[in-house]
Order: sequence, then structure tokens, then C-alpha cells
Amino acid sequence: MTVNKKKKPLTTYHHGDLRAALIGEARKVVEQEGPDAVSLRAVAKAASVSQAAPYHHFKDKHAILSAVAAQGFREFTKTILVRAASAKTARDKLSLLGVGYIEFAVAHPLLFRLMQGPTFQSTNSDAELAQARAESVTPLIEAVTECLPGADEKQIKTVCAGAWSIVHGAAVLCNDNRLGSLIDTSDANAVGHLITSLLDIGHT
Amino acid sequence: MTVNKKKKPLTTYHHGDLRAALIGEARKVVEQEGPDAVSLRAVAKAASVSQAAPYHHFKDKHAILSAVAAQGFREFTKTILVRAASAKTARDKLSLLGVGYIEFAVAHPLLFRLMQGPTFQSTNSDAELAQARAESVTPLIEAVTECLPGADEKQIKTVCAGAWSIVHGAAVLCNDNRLGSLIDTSDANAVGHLITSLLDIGHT
DNA sequence: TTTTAATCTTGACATTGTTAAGATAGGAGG
DNA sequence: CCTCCTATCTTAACAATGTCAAGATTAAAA
Repeated sequence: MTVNKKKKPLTTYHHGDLRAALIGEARKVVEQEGPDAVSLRAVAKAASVSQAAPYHHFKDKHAILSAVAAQGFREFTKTILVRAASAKTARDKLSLLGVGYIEFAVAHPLLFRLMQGPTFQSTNSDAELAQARAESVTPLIEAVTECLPGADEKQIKTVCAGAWSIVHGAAVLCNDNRLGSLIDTSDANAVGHLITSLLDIGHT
Repeated sequence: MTVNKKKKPLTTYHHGDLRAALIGEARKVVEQEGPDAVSLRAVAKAASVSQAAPYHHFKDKHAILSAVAAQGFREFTKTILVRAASAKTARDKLSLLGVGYIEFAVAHPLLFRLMQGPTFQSTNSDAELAQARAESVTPLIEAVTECLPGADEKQIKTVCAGAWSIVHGAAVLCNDNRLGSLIDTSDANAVGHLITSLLDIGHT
């Protein structure tokens, strides 16, 4: 079915870059059928490899999903940064960050679900995921700081929490089709307006 | 094993109300170890019943978790209503609804996770869950309507979506310990203030 | 070329969700 | 009271899964 990599035309005993291939196959399943549908054996089979091969690159199934989530967070950060790059004012930047946030969630609903999912709530064992996750928040903090010159740290943090909450909540609710009866979820500008208005709260 | 189960006082061959017992045991596991830790066999064993017994009361494992989630939504609705009952003004009512929302999520983090979790995103097969879920939203709509007399329906719905988003986002992020570095998550009043301020947006 | 460590395979085990076929009990109708 | 019926429960089994152990294979270092 799937043609092997570029190197040896026929099957090589050593795969070459099995780790990346496994992450890719796992991500395919995540995006198409959801995180719960990921079977380690199926992923191994999709990579034309035996069932136990993944254990030489990942500690367990959780580690593979963790790697997929980390990859998702990196792309997420890139997405919102690209979106915010076209902003002219600081407030536009913050607003566009939120729009990009929701756009990513809508574009990759099941991957987003994995990233926010219950699989990685308590286990901070994966340093790669923790870093990618942490780096996804820094653009928000920078944008808020830029929006509120002269504000003290507590004020900035409060606005960050509020902006993050509303955007995250909207993203999650949109993702679960729960806002459908209330607003036009395809109108990302409505969300942007809310974020901008939230800034006024921070100024009082 | 499997002997001496001839108890006359409590357990008979027919359990009496096995359905409720299974839901209770499943909920225990959900609240203590998380939704993913629920094993149908373990739940059956905890109810002193064989592994196949649950299938006479539930279609499959999903159906049991669905029943637990429905129960959670009913208690959730009751919780936020009780919390809002002490409000004097309409705005207080809305604010307290949000506070109760987050309080429930913090008090039952893993149950809340099940309720919002990926298990029931697309499958609307369970009518009981769908109803309980729908009824959990009506207090919000009523409170917003009461807060904005004379507003048209679209405006009300927009404010509902915004209020819901920020409260839900804060609840989820608090639940995942992701706001810890930004605000004092134990200060529910901060959230209440944000909701009240959001109403001002609806008036513009 | 020889050795070594990394990589991959086969085989197995325990656990899980689920179904099939039989056992048991409480109630309806005689 | 007795018989039959149906819902309920049990035992037994199956397939799929995550995971590990032991051996085979290969790339690269020596």
C-alpha cells in the first residue's frame, strides 16, 4: 500500500525515521477518528512495522499521543502568531490572537481535543509537551502587556486570564457544537469584538 | 470462588436496582480516578455482580458513562440554581450562575471532565443526556433575558454566548490548573466581576 | 573485519468490551 | 398451590488491545 521511504526501494529492516512516522500515523488517526480511536498496534501496522516496534521510540502509548499533542501546540503557536502578524494596533494583535486561537480549534477539532484533553492533565512527565504548551501562552501575555502600558503585573495577569478564558471557552464550545443555537460560530469577528471590549474592563 | 451468595437480607439473585447501583459505582470511579479509568468489569465487580450483568441495563459501556454524565448535569443545574437563588438583582443572579458553574467544576473536576469530555461529542444517541444537558443552559438564557429588558433576541443570544464562553473557559482552565500562574483561582469573585462587566458590552 | 549497541520481530500474557447460551427468581394465570 | 413466562443474572468464550521478554538483524564504531 504505502510506498517506502526514498532510501531503499524495498523493505529495510531498519525503518530510518520510525519515530516521526509513528507520530505522523498517530496524528492521522487523531485528526480523522479522534484521540480515543488511536490503537498502538494499528499505528504500528500503518507504519509497516510490527506491534512492538514503537516501544523502542516511546515509553508507552501515552508518550506517542503526548508527542502528537506537542506537535499540535507548536503548530498552534505558529498559527496564532502568523494571524496576529497582520495587526496594526496592539489591540488588533490581541484580537487576532483570539481569532487565530478559535480558527485553529475549528480547523483541527480532534487534534485540539487531544491537546486539551484529559490524557495530559496531571502527568507533566513529558517535558517536550510542557514546553510547547507553555510557549503557546507567551504571545497572549506579550500582547496584553503591549496593550496595557503602565499597568501593574497583577492587572495584566487578570486581563490575560479573562481573555484566555473567553477565547478558550468559545473555542471549546464551538468545537463541541454547543454555541450553534446562540451565535453564528463562523463569524470570528464577533469573538474579536468581545476580546477588544474585555480590554476596557482591564482599564477600569 | 463464586459461592455462598445466598444472602436473604440484602442481596438476592436479582439485585433489585442494579441500574442505579452501577451508575453509582461508575460515578465513584469517575470522580476518584477519572473517566478513562472506568472499567465495566470493575464496576460490575464493585456492585457484586458478574461482568455481563450490566448489559441487561445498558447497551454498552458508553451508555453507563452517559448516564453518569446525565446525572452530573442534573446536579450541576441544581447547584447553579441554588447558588443564584440568593441573588437580589438580575445581574447578581447572572454573576452567581457563573460562580456556581465554576464552583461545580472545581468541586467535581473529573465528573465535569466527563460531562464536557470527548465521549459524547457527536453521539446524540442518549436522549436522557441530551435533555439534562439542554436544561443546564436554560438558567443562563433566562438570567440574561432578565438582565437585558427590551433587548432583541440576537443581542440576548450574543451575550449568552459571551457569558457562557468566559465562564466555561475559566472553569475548564481552572480545572486543568492552567490559570494558576495568572490569577488566584480560588477567588471566585474575580470571575463574577468579569461576568458583570461583560454585561456592559451587551448594552453598547 | 569484528564487536557493539540500536533497532525490529515473534510470541506471549493480562485486561478489556462484548456476545452466546444456560441458570435463577419473581410474578401472571390457571 | 402449581406451571409457565419473562426479566435478570451467571459462566464461558472471543477478539482486540497495551505491554513485556527473548531472540534476530543491521548500522556503525572499534
